[in-house]
Amino acid sequence: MSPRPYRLGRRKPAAQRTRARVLRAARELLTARAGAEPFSVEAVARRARVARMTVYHQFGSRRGLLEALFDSFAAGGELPAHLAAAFQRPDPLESLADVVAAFARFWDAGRPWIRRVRALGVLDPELGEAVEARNARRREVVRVLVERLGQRYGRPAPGERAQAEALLYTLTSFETFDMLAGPRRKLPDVAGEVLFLARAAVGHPRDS
Amino acid sequence: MSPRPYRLGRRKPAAQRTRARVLRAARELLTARAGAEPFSVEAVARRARVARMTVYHQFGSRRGLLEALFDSFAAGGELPAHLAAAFQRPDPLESLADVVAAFARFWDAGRPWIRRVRALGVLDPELGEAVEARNARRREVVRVLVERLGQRYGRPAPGERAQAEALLYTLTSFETFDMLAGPRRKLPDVAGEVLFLARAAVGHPRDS
DNA sequence: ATTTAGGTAGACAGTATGTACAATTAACGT
DNA sequence: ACGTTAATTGTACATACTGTCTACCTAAAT
Repeated sequence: MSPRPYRLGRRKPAAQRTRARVLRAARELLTARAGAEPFSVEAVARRARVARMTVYHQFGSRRGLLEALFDSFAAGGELPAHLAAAFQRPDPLESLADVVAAFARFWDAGRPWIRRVRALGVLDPELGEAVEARNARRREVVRVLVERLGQRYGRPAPGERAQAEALLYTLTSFETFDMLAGPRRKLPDVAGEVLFLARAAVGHPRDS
Repeated sequence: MSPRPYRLGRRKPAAQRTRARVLRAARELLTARAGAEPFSVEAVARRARVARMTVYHQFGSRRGLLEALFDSFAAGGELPAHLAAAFQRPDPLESLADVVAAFARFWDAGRPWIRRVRALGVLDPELGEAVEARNARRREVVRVLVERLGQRYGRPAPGERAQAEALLYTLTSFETFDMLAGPRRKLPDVAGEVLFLARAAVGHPRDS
C-alpha cells in the first residue's frame, strides 16, 4: 500500500512543455483581437491542442491558470534585473528614472493581455488577491525609493512620505501606462511623461 | 392590421419604476461585498424581485443593462453642474482645480461598482465601446481646459499641448482616483494630490 | 514486470445567456 | 363596454462554460 518512490526524470520536461504550451495559448487567447473571444478553459485547451482535463490537471482551475500565467510573465522577463540595476545608482533620482523606465518596458511588453487579466482580477476577488500580491513587490520598490530620496535630499514629514509613496505607486501602475499610451502613443514618450510626473511627485520637478 | 395608436399614460411611470428597481438591484449587486457574488442577469432579477424576462424586455441584454446603469449614474449626478460651474471661472487654473474636484466627487460616489463595470468593459469589447463613449466627454473637457490655459498663459507647441491633454486625461480618470485612494485614504487628500500632479502637468507646479 | 503519473475521453450537475411562445393583467382607444 | 396594446410573467429550449468524477491509455520509472 505504501507508494514506492518515483521521480519524474525524463517525463518532467515533457510535462513542462505541455504546461508552457497551455500558458502560451492562454496568452494568445487573451491577446487575440480586442478580446473578441471570451477567455474560457475550453478555448485555451482547444488552442493548445490539449484536452480540457489536462488544463485542470496542470493548473487546478481557471484561476490557477491565470495566476500561473501572471507568474510566468513576471519571472521570465528582465524586470528584476532592471530594478536591481536601478538601485545600483548612487543618486536616487537616477534610480527613480530607471525604475520608471523598467516598469514602462515591463508593462508595454504584455499590454494587450495584462489589461484583461487585471480586469478578471477585479471581477474575481480571489484572483484579485493574487494580482495584488504581485503588486506588493512594486509597493516595496516605491517605498525604498522614497526612503532613499529622503535620506539624500532631506527627509519629509511622515505624512508627506506616505503621500509620495501613494503617488509613485499610482504613477508606476499598469493602468497609468496603459491609459497614457492609449492606442497610438510611443513607449519612450509615455515613459518620459510618467517620469516627469514622478519627479514632481517627489518634489524635484525640473531636470538637474 | 394597422396598429391603433396607444400612449402609455399611467403605465409609463409604473414601467419606469420597475426599470429603476432593476437598475438599483444591479448597482447593489455590483457593490456587494468585494464582488463576491457574480454579476448575472439572473441574480439582478432575483434581487429586484422581478422575472428574468422583464430584464431582457427592458434592457435587451446583459450589456444593455450595464450601459443603462452607466448612463443612469452619469445623468443622475451633479457632475454636469459642477463642470459648468468650473468653466465659469475666469482663471483656467481655478477651472482646473474645480474640474479635478468634480471628477473626484463623481468617481468617489460610485467607486465600488464603477470599478467592476469598467472591468466588464475591458472584457466585453462592445460594452467597452459604450464606456469609452462616456469617456469622450471627459476628453473634451480636458481639451478645452488645455486650450484655455494656452490662451491665458501663453500657448505651448502643439506637441506639448497633446502631451498635457494626455496627462490630464489620465490624471482625471477613474483608475487614477481609485488606485490613489486605495482602501483607506480620504477623498480630499486624493483630490489634492491629483490636483498637484495636474498643475505640474500643465506647467504650473506651485500654488499661486 | 509492475507501478506511477501525465494526458485523454466521456459523462455529469450546476449555472449562465439569449430566444421563443404563450399567458396574464391592467391601462388604453373607441 | 369591448376589443387592443404593452408590460410582465412562466415555461421551455439550445448553447456554452465550470468543476468534478471515473475510467482508460501510455510512456517512463522502479
